[in-house]
Amino acid sequence: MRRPTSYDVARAAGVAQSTVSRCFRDDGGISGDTRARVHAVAAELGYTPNAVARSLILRRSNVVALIVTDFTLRTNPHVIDGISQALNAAGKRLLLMTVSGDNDVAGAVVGAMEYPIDGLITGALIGDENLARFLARGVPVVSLNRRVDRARVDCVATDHATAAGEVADLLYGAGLRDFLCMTGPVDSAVNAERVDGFEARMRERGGARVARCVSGAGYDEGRAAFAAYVARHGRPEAVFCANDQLAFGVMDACRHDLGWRIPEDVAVVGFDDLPEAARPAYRLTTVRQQFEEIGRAAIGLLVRRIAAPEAPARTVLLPGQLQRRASTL
Amino acid sequence: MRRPTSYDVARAAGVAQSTVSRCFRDDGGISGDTRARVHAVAAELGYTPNAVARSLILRRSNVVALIVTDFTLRTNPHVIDGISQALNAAGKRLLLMTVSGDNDVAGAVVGAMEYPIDGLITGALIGDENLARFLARGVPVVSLNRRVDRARVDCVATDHATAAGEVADLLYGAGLRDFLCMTGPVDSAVNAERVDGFEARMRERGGARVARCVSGAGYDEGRAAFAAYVARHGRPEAVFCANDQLAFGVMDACRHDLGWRIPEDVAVVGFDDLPEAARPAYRLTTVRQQFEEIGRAAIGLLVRRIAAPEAPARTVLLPGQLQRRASTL
DNA sequence: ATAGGCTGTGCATCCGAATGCACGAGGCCA
DNA sequence: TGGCCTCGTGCATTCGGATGCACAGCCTAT
Repeated sequence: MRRPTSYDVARAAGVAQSTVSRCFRDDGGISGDTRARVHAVAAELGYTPNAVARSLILRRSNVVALIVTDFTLRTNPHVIDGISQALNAAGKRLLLMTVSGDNDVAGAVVGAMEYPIDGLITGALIGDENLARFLARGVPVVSLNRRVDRARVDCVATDHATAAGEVADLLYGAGLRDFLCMTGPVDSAVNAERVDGFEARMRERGGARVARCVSGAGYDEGRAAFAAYVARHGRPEAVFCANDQLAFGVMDACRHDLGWRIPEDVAVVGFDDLPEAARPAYRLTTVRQQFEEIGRAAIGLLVRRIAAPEAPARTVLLPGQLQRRASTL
Repeated sequence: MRRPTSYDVARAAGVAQSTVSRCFRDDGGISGDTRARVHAVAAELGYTPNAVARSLILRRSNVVALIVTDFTLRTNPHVIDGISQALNAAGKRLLLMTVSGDNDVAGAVVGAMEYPIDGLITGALIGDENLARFLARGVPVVSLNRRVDRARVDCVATDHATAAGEVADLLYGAGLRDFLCMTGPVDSAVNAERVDGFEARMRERGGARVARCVSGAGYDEGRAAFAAYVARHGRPEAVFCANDQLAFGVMDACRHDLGWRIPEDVAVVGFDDLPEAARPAYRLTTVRQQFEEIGRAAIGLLVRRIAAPEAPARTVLLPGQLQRRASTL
């Protein structure tokens, strides 16, 4: 039951342990004859190189750590999928840490620090000093959807502001002037970029009024917050929601709580393009994010930085794709 | 930039490396005085124990590997969330491997075998001989939602058959006799248990007709397959779908492609209870699965088996909770 | 036949933490 | 004051694979 080691293989194959090691490292200097024999013996014994011993001597682990907040959020799985595919292709492994409270963050950081990880991808705010600790160890860091102004921290994100500007153009061009932004939580930098981008474009165009409504990030919060908002401030001409879940909540509030038609009474726009957005229940105009591509790009940045640790920080901005559907005119 | 080691801390604190090690292992035999000094020096140097060196000597890693297929499937993130929470609480880490093709499976298995993992949780079919390899190494294995008849392999699953039986009772009790099961993919053991459970109960009750329609697992496949089915075989009285996504597809096909009312013209039942099922667009009668609990239970089984490796295999069956909504009478 | 080059293998050491055993300091009792 | 015990610390070794260096064997050129 004890796992066989390279020494076991060496003994059985009549060679030295170093030869076994070289056979599995493919570093040349081994005759095809010897290699074949060693591999045969290894297969027979069920030998697998011990990644831990290898990591110890090499001081790298082929493991990339990913820190995300609650990834039952609908958008996360697609990003992780992209990351996972790219890591598979690169022969690296994924250590996944989810964090909700500050406690978790500390635990995740400690956990990640204990390994000689090849890199860290973070979709959560882990704090500046924690970031610094990874960088001090020479661990490449890639930030997802969040700009980090720090040397050697790369970033990949959807170009939220530009896409939100396109949304603004669409609504403004339809003659609408009275807007509400469902911002989601105040502390979300991503949502803020979208709403700010929308507002900025509206200011450029001029003559529009943009109100804000803060809420949680989910469907129920959006639905309730919107209903509460209109009870106090009346009906806007259009609602720009910082994500699709909020938009679904708003649409259901309009139709089922308030009896309004979409888009005749109020236009609604979301952000993300979740699968439901295209379905008959919603037909939501929204901005498609390239989730898998975000994940792949993150790994791309990581690999590049491993090769060139001191390269200047890069930010990959992926365009959002406006999807016009029946929730706007 | 080189990370400090226990030797560095020992030198700075004026003690031996073994003392530093003991301070961080909390294994007693260290005076409070020495411990405090060592921890202070360690904090100052930014020392963190090297998990790799520790794993090498201890022959265990505090890492649990999880193999899942495409986890953009809506149900997986919740299960993983439960797993992740439970692992955080247990001080263990999660190595996530996603597999789609057979290639990936081989890669994932090789990857997992290279680590002295504390356990393996698999929601994917990895093949009997691969399973055997882990067991031979003494790695505990927990199977998600799939019964594995093998000594020392634990299993946690929703009690699909019983829940599907309750669905059958509900529909039968409403006087319906002509049923269609949307089975999803043929090779899905989970879906098969649900449909078989439904059919078995119907046979017990007697006098009912149960047809099957095979399709992919997603919304679009369900919608298209259902439309194609009714074009050939006409309208059933009720449709039991192996998962909610299929049910949404069927509902939209009914309402938007066929012009049928739900539940007056046809009743629809799903399985999973995704958040949308409760929303006004669907109001779908379905079976709630306790996803987080599945994840937590999996870790519970793992921890128990680590403590008692030779214990008989256990299966935790979690009840599904029938949610009656407006898609049935 | 011998020198030089090249290829393939082995030896010894290293990575960083854990731990059995030995040993020293200090306290206690006779 | 000496013997004994306890507590805390250090020494040496171990985990399993990677690699610089040495060296043996063989081939080619002279």
